Amino acid sequence: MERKTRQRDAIRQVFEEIPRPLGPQEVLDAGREHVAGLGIATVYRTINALLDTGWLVPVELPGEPPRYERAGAAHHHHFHCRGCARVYEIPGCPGDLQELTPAGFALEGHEVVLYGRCARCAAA
Amino acid sequence: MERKTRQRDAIRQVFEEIPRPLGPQEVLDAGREHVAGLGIATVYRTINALLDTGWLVPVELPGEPPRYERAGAAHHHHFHCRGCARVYEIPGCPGDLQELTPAGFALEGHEVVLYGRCARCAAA
DNA sequence: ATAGATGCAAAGGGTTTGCACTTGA
DNA sequence: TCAAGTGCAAACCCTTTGCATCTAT
Repeated sequence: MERKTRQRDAIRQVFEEIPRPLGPQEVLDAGREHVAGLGIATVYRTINALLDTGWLVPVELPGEPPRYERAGAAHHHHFHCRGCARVYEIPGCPGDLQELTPAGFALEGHEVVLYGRCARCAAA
Repeated sequence: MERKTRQRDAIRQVFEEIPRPLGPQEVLDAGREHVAGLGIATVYRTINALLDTGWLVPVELPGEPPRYERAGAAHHHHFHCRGCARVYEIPGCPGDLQELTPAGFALEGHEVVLYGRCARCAAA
């Protein structure tokens, strides 16, 4: 990430404009509104570079290709809507997961994903 | 799944012999000890057929290709060891996830994955 | 000027599919 | 017998990489 380029500006801007975890193709589509000829390889390379610098973090949901979101948010989990496939952030955390851990196992982290219908899809 | 074949018997047997979620390649390796010329395409086709019949269920962990296990176990979650990469079943469940769900959202299911070191890797 | 960055196209890795051959009923 | 099932190889999809060209500094 030594140079500032139109492509990288566009990709960073996409993550700042859209406040939910995005996949590479979504980044490409949105990024092309800023830089017409943007290529998918540049999106992948830039995402990986932004992960290295810590500006992005991966959001990996079971059975889904990875999405990415801006780093810096507090500990949170995600709600995956079965209607529109969008992913929403959830502020809370169940806690108390230590008691689920088998004896002798060292718990270092956890992931919680909720599934269902978001407000819009539940109403429809 | 109309016919009983050596290949299908071998694949079902693998899942009965090894009591943890398995990926297609693991099934192929273990299955070849029963049927020498077993092909990966047959493994995939049979896994998909066993999913359709409900004999298998997918175990999808964030950032991992899907594994499969025999259906019928009670509701449970998984512990993913960062040392040996094995996946262990955890009997408990945090519950109380409804209160994490945003207003208006309909909660239908959830997934919990714990990360850390299994007993053997924690001791090493 | 020149090394870093880009875009294209080819290469990789994992999964699915087409097709001729095999085999269970 | 003969359609379902199998194995091989090709096709696919997503991601990474090689390379010639472009561009920020």
